[in-house]
Amino acid sequence: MFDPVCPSGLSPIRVGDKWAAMIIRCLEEGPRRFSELRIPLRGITAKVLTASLRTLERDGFVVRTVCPGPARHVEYALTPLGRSLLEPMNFACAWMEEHWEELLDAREAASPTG
Amino acid sequence: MFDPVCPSGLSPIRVGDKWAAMIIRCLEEGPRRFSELRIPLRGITAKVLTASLRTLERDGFVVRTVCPGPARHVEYALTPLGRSLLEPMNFACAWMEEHWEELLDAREAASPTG
DNA sequence: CAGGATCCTACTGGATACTG
DNA sequence: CAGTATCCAGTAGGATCCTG
Repeated sequence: MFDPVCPSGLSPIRVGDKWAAMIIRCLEEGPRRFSELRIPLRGITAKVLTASLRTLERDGFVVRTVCPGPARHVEYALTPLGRSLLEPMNFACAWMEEHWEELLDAREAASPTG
Repeated sequence: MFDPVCPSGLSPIRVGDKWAAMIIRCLEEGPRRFSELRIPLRGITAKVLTASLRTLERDGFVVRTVCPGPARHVEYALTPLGRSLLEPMNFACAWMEEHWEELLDAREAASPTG
């Protein structure tokens, strides 16, 4: 899913914006800091990550906690509502695992170059 | 779902493009013609419906059948692969029914105007 | 009837540079 | 460290008009 080669990119099922599902997966095991999130999400810019996190926060899927101090940092964590999204996400993944070959075949048959 | 007031518009889970899920619902009971599809999909323009149907066709979710004759018409029907999408769609609907109030509450709490 | 052609707007996502 | 500010390209979606 985090690999650019991963076929999850062709899934017709999307949760939130481009990065939302991956962010939720990153938070599945526990809270993560802003800069920690940027590592698995290779290539995401600070602005885009911020925007996606703000949307997740607005919808009540994620909570943002500022930890002040000399080395200030911010933690993001899933709320129960955000965690509940894992169910439809897993269901979508199961559908994808079962059908991605048919999907690829259909696209190849539809493309003129093969 | 087809009503502009329906809260399905705020679901974070999307299947295909803006109209894909509604088109699939329209085809659930059997084949439908182009102009038949335009009725429940209030306001959709011919170009946009065509584009969405072409994508569904390319991915193998829908088949297009031209019925020639004096009164030419075209029928669209779900393939087994397209029909299999109803499962994750129903799952997403179930999630939405269970959580849309929490979602609304979160958005209201996040909006400055209430 | 079932589109295709053209034009247009708004939004999404990203590159780059800067800041408390 | 965790963003914000600006600028920018690509795309999705739509309005309108035309056609085999």
